Amino acid sequence: MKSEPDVFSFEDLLKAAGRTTSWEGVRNYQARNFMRDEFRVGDGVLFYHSNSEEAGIAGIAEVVKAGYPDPSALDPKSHYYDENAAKKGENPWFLVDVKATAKLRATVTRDELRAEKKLAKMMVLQKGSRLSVQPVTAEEFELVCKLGAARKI
DNA sequence: GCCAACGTTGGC
DNA sequence: GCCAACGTTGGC
Repeated sequence: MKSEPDVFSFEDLLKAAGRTTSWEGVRNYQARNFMRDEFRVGDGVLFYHSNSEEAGIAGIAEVVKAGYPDPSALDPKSHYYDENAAKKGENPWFLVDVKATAKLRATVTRDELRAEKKLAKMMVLQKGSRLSVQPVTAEEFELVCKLGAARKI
């Protein structure tokens, strides 16, 4: 899951109540489908910092609540308010709750990710890969944890 | 700041 | 339903 650290960083997640946050504001249908249909409680999450000097995997998290409607879409005060959804009275947007579960020695940068042949197919490394929520294989997840010397918290 | 890649919008 | 125009993302 991608986030711009200026907006919400892994450090912010560590500071959040229960080290948990609702992943609100995703307004892309493909990403929505993943959160609505694929996420299961207990799934591992690679927390990716995008648009940053140090782009890469900044920390490890876990799904603690599976897909449910994103309340920010219907909240006029929210930055993520969706006027169309509110007018129709139907909320098409979903989110999940994630909790920080492990720290890394340091951000595993894109260079480090690219240096691993086994990660060559990782979606986030593909050119033009803008999707903010992406599937990751168990093998990729474990390898990133290893590269970053993940420590449970 | 540039720009390629991609998603969305809207005229037709 | 096509596709040009536009907006956004995000690496570099």
